[in-house]
Amino acid sequence: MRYTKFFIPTLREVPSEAEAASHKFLLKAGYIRQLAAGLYIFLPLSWRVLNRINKILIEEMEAINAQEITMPILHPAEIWQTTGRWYEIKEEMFRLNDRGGREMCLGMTHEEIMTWLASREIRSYRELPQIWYQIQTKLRDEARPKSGILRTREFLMKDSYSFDMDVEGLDISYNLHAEAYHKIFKRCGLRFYQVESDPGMMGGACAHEYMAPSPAGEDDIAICANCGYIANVEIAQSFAQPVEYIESEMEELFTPDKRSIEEVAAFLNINPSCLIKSLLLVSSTYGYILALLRGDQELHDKKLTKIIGQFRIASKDEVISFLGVEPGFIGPIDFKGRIISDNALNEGVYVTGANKLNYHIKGVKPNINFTAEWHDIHIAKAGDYCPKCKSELKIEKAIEIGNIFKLGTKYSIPLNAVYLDGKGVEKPMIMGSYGIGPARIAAAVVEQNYDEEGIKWPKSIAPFDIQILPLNMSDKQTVELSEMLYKNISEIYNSLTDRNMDVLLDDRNVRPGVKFKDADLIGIPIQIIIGERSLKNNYIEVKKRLTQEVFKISLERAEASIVKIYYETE
RNA sequence: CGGGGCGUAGCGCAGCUUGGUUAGCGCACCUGCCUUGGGCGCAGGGGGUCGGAGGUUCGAAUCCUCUCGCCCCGACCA
Repeated sequence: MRYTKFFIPTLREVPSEAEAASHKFLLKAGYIRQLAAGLYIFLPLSWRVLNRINKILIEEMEAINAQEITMPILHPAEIWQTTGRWYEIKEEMFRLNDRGGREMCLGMTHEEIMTWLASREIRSYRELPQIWYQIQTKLRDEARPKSGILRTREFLMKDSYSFDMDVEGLDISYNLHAEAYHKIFKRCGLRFYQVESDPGMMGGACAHEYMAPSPAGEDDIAICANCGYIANVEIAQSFAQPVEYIESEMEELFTPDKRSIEEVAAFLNINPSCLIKSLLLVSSTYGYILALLRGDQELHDKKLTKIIGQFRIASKDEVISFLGVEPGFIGPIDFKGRIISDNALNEGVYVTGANKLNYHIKGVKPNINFTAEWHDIHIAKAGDYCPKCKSELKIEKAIEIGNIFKLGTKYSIPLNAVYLDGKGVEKPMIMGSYGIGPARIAAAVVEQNYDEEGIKWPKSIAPFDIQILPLNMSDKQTVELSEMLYKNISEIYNSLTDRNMDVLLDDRNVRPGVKFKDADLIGIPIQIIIGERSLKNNYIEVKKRLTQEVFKISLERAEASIVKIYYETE
């Protein structure tokens, strides 16, 4: 491809709204443009990247006998009503009416529609298992689109769905996907983890996410370097580090106006971990509940929801009316109701609110001075101990680039996706669903591979393999050599890749500095620099964008040298 | 949805507090000359309903009201 025939609108300055590195560079290097919040135009360069990613997706999906299909984006409401998600999902779903007033929605995912198809078309165990997938647009009215193409309202997704006879079959389909996903992310040049995750609204028993570590990520993952335990903080278990506690008899302490953990700890000159954090909650099923955490811990809402169901923090007035004291001085002693306490408090001696204005109590011993139900209800944090091997956990930010869910019968039962087994017994299909966002992969790759000059694509998904930079378009020898290399390298067939090299020839009549800057910005893995200075000495230069290494290669057999350097590149 | 910030040329910004000729600067863009190893140089030029609507005023980019949009933090995230 000739640069002058290809649309690459690079910018000198980045629009001020861009914050994340991938957002900045993809805008600056002319890959994307924003239409509105969470809506992006993919320009020729980024479309090439996406197509390369999609090609990898297709190859790896076909390798596990998944079959590509495509489904409508516009869905009738009835199917979503049948599974209940029409009602469970709130503003995230784009809804509309057709001309006849029929309720419709735009597809945010395709469990319903895929299951609808399976329910109509699959009759017998002889037709199972099936894995169907598509690469297709999803629409979600995100509360807060952000970070360029990392979180958008309309995005491409490779989503696949497996239908099996039984859970053993599901395990096989699930594991096939896990293996395929590992290969996909590896081929795309990503550093990633597979982590345990919360099945959430997808339902089902088991789920994993694929996480690309990056400061731009929205998720926190807990990692144990010792035993390999790794989980999204949304579900990560952990043990709080044990701390020293001060043995003492129970005694009221005057703590005037000291309400928060920090204030009390500072006032008493003790560590926050010596305090009990007491939170009065209101649960629709259990009424008032007291949740206890160690002073250095935070409540994990989802963990507690699993134990007591939906709840909310009691208001100040509710605290006063139920306990007769303001928040800031409440504690578990003589509490009339259910007490859920984090495991960290199971032993030790603590300071806690005295249920009396301006007083705390020291010397409080759990299981002696109060009783509680013991659970892990805290947010895992760096330094906590691994739930499996008790080594220290670290916390890393990461971008979710894919996920896999065991759905079981969550969709097949309501939508009546059943088959007859070998004995003629009707059974629900056992399902799984599996998603990957190609644009997220691209963005995550950029987040993991850039420097101050621009993007550094791995060659597997770069928009081009090689960029040729003739530095002076007025110099005859420069132009002739560039044209020759452009033609020859483009056509070199290599059985290792079953495709020709994609070469971008920067044939613009601009100064060398512009070409260098744009080339580094765009981030094609190999640059071939052709300038008069080196031609005088019978060589040209080949630069690897990843490492910025420059190789001087002889004009003799230059193509072979270039191809060799290309294959040695990541 | 809560909190914060920002809307002036394609991009980056100044001007607004304290209203007053024709709204400015840099980059980009167009023309010509020049130059060719890290976003050259010189000269000339085009491009703006100052996000929108209403109001105050002799006069509004500037003050007031409403509204739309975008970004960031949080909540949410199938």
